[in-house]
Amino acid sequence: MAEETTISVKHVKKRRKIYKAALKVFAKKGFHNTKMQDVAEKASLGKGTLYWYFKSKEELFQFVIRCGFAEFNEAVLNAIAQVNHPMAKLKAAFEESLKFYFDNKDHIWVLTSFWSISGLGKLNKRLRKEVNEEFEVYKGIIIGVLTNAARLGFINKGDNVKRAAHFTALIDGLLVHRVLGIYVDDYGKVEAEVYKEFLKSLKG
Amino acid sequence: MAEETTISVKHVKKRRKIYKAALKVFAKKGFHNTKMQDVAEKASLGKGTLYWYFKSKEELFQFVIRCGFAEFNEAVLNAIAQVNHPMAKLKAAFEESLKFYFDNKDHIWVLTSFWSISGLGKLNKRLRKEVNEEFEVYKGIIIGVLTNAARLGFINKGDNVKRAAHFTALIDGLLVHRVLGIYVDDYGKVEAEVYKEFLKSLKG
Amino acid sequence: MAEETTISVKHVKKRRKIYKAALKVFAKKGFHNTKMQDVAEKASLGKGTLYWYFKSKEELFQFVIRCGFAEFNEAVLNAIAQVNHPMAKLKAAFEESLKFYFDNKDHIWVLTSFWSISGLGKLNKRLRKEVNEEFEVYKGIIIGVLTNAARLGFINKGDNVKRAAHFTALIDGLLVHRVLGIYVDDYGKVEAEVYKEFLKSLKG
Amino acid sequence: MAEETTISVKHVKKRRKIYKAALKVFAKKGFHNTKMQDVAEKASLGKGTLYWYFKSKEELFQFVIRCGFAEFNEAVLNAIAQVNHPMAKLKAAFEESLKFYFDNKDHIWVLTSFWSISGLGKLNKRLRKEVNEEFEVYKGIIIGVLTNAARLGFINKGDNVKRAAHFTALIDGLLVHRVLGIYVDDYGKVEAEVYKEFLKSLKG
DNA sequence: GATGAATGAGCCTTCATTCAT
DNA sequence: CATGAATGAAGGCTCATTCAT
Repeated sequence: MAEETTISVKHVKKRRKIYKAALKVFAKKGFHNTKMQDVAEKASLGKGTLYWYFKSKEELFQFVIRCGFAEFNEAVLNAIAQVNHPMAKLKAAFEESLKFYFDNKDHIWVLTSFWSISGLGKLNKRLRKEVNEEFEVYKGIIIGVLTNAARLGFINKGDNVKRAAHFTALIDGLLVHRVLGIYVDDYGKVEAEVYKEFLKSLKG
Repeated sequence: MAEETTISVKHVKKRRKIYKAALKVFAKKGFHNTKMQDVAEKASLGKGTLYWYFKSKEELFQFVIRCGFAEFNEAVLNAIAQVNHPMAKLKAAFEESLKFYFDNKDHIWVLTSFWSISGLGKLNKRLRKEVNEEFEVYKGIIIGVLTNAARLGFINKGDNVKRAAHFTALIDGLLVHRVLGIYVDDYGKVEAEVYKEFLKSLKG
Repeated sequence: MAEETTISVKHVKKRRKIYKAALKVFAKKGFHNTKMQDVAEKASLGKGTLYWYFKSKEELFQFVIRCGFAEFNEAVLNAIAQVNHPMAKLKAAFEESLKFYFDNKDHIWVLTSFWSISGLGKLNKRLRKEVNEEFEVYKGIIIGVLTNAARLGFINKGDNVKRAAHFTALIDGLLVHRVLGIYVDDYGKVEAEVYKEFLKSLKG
Repeated sequence: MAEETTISVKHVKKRRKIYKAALKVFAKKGFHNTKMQDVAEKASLGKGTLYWYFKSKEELFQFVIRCGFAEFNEAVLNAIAQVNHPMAKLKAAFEESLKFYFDNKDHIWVLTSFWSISGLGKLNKRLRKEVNEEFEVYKGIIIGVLTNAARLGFINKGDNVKRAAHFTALIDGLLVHRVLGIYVDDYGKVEAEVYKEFLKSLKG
């Protein structure tokens, strides 16, 4: 069993290695323009080896997507945990949400690629379900922060579920703009401003 | 010359016909999963005929993208023109922006597909530039509405460019959520709520 | 009947016009790389019109080939007729054979294209037969000149059929070299030298 | 390194196998009428496999051409080496030149196909250059033989470069005739006769 | 476990030919 | 007669996947 565990650990590590490579390539080229060859080269592995660790290109892609979301939620949770004040937590969530994808642009590009094919019904329904679930986790985090802030009187009482929807819509919108490179001036400033406006709405 | 005009008109009409078909197919299947055969069948044309009107699959796709944006801006402008009160105009812009893509989900799916490949540098730089320009037009419309409302005292004075960025980020975020089918409850309500909150920030 | 003749003349003239255009295009691009569109444009005609005058691309090509050979034989006969002395006739035949294709490089390129597909069995057997017949005519001309020169004692008696074969082989070889641009120095000199050597063999 | 060598050897052998198949098919059908599928079938390989060994149809064709020339020169050199007398060497060169292409008609057909497209500028300039270089090698061989024969007094002194041009023109002309199947009677006799005449010119 | 040669389904694109106007 | 839009068969090439070593 010790050996099996060792093997399993090795297996997980190799999957991780491939994931790292795949993340970069998928991000750069998108799902359809990425060749398994590319991933293999990036991972310094033989093409056939990929298939030992992932059943198919699609499964590899799904793994990348899932990991991205998990890392994102973990990062946000972590950022929130670093501060104590309810409003600081909210701000941390906002900023980390943007920062994470800013620091990990690969993830956002892969997400974009995911979106563009998620409507096709080709990707496992399961993946879509999982992604939605991860998103619900994220929204749950935000709702929690808002609820706490409201309970302690730092923001008005209100429908925090809808507020969380507002919050996440903002985040996603800002991210889309970043991805598309729509703003020419400083993203940071625009986003700070947007956050300020959002706060007003919570306190208005 | 009359004849030449007729020919040209015919040509434009045929392109339009193909565009309609392509829009549907691209929306349903995404760029890479769309076969020219599919488009041809949808348009009740021979495969080769498509190439008489569009140089390549890519050019056809670009045409679809461009038309989508143009129609969108036109629809928003039109919606604004239907009402007189500055705040009604703002609301109309907000609602029509969402409504347009709600009524024309094909467009949004095609956009998604565009986004996912626009990072590849494969699509004509020109297209990306054009899309950005169309987006600037849209932002310009919003800035105009906000400026007018501020001038007449219906909202606070403020940086309307940043506000427009906020507005469009909201729109895009909400659209992304719609596209991904993230909400389970009524989109309309969420969006109304989000709008209300946004207004607060303008008046706070 | 007068009218029919007129029509026929018109028809022939139009075919000639198309032939001229096709000759140029086939020469420049070869059979397979020539599009009917190209020929149509060169002839300032609609694509469909070509099919009114020629049943198919192949028939058009065959017509070009046939005309080329006919013109060649005519030119050689004509050159021979310009001079009186038997040896001058031989020299005229030699020189005109090279000169004709030098002045009408299009013809030689088309011929090359013809050779490369004549083995395919796709081109009408009839064409191949006709080409062989035209070649026999040419060889007949040479045999005639040689026979006459031998009878009058300007060259040794010998097998003039084989000598003609030698002569035409030389011509074709020199042409091939010209076509392939094999010599770097002056073609004219090399060919003159070759002719001199050939003469020696006739007189040796 | 031993292993690497083995791999390389395997690769070379497989390319050779494909080359053999391609030679036959190109010879029979010409470049444009040859489908990669045909070659694949002839080589008992999958279509995709061809592309593992050759980047494109064109590259495969070029390889065939190059090999043909190399084999030809090798065969001629070899034939010359088999005999000692200078005049025997010349005769061997003449006969082997014809014999090689007679025994390897595939090569000559492929050459014909090459000629017909070499004017198009589509084929790599490099190939054309290489072909010319191989031809120069061939001419060099002939010049060498002639020079030697002249030095030893078996033929007259003269411009051996031009004589070699004469020689190769004869060869090419005779080959063209063979290819086109122009003679009805025995090629061998005609060619022997032509050679005899050629000799006269060297000794005249 | 790892490799990369082999495979073939699949797709974009071309172009000879037709035919309605 | 003349035209050019329409057609679809055909072919080069790609790439996910497999499997013998």
